[in-house]
Amino acid sequence: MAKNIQSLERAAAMLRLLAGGERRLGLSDIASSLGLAKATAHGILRTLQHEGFVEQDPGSGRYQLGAELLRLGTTYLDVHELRARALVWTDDLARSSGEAVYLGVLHQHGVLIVHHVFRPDDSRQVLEVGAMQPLHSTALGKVLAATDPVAHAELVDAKREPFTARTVTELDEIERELDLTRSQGYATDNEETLEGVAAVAAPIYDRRRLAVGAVGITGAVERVCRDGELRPELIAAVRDTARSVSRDLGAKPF
Amino acid sequence: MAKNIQSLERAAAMLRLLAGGERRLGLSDIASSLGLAKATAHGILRTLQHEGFVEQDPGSGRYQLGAELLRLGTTYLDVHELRARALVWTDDLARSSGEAVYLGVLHQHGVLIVHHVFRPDDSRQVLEVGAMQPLHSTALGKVLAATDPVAHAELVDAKREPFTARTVTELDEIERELDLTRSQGYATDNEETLEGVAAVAAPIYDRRRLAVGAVGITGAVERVCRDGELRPELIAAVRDTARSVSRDLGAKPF
DNA sequence: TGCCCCGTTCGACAATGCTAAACGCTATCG
DNA sequence: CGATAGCGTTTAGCATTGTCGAACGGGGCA
Repeated sequence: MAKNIQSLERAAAMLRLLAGGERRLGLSDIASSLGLAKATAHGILRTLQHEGFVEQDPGSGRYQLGAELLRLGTTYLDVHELRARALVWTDDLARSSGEAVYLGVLHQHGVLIVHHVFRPDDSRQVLEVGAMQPLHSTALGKVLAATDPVAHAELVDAKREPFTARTVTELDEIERELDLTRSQGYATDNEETLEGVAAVAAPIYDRRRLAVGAVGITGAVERVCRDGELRPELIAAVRDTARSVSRDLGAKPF
Repeated sequence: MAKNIQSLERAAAMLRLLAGGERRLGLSDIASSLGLAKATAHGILRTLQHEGFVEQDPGSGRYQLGAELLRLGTTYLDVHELRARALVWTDDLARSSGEAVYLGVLHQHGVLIVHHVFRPDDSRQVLEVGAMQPLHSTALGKVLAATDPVAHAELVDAKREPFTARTVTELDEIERELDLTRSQGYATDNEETLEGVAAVAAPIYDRRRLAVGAVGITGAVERVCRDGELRPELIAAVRDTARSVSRDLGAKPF
């Protein structure tokens, strides 16, 4: 195993610590949380602050994440090829289905939302781009776990928290559902993550036939389900969208 | 001057380089652009990749920004106090003015958009959160340059690119406009950044009476102007919003 | 006014990350 | 089809660089 640069790993750990703790953190907290000397933590934080990755509250001296992260994160979206190719198709899907559309990719232990089209009504909705979803209970997550070996390994290792009474946490039961997902080409989330909310998702493949992401729609069960099952026309629409994006990425449809 | 950590500065420079170059960059390009040995650049990139800040295209071996930046950048928004306080007021402003609302803070050499409310019609609009605006030609930028000494210094040092025939680039002329901004408490952008687009913005102060950001609206000149000047009722609405947010932040209004 | 805790600075050591050169690989071209 | 050029990657050794422990200064609480 090749060795990584220590100061960078520590800086990354600090950013993740600051992202996790809800409020601003003091230097002493950060240093002790990471097991570092205060002076060491201070040197890293000073550099991160100078580069804009961290900001310091002038009054309390506490640290929080910096604006440069927002700028770079947005740039990441601009460069993202999958997202660029999916933009037009997801708009169509939102219009035809009448529900919110999500586009997600595997990131670390979950699904990172890289695109989100609001449900086309005038209700107030919050943009969820940049948020994470769990692998074991969401439609996007199951699709990725079923089609991407790395995602599958992450799902097996994860702790699989139960969110509702319907959340499946047993590994063998999940594996059976992933087999079903693979055979039918899509996955559902029937109130397994949020009460009253259901979802469908399908995988997106690149030119090497590897799964690179998933698209899906999410909505209130009263709208997207009938007789306790996802409405077939919505499933078809999601799968069509996934196929269209895959084709745009160069995947051969044979 | 205290010394910063070299490897971190280099890593930050790489991220900024990757954010600037439109396409993915190869290791050799990165190393030569920063004047580093290939092995040095490789070590930093390997660590950044392991931490999720950069990704490597398996086919070409080229590098691009990573998903962790999106996740952290979104978290930055969640923690942002100014943005949280402004959310409800900007919604009202968009509704009452009928135009798109922007909330910006000073970041490096420009204005970073931290919140963006779409114009309340059904037209297609792209979210500009995370984008940067210049200080010298935009309403948000002028407000910040007029009220924040750091922003003013940045404006003086910047190169002040002309975007339209109306863009003011002469420093003394800008200074006169900043004086006007300070005396009247708001700034405008009358087709100085984009042809056919005008804007108004006003400063937001914190409890120490320091400018921490700016709110404003932007729209087609045909809608937001009358007789070549910004409509007074829109200026009033923007200033009311800025005052409301300032009061929420603890600024005394006297 | 006293104390305590926090963020910051200092100086010395050695571990750490940097440099230069060589490796294996793929794609290109004669 | 074999040679070449360019790529990303690995290796080894040196000295630069980041780390550490301790001491400093200042703000807030009692």
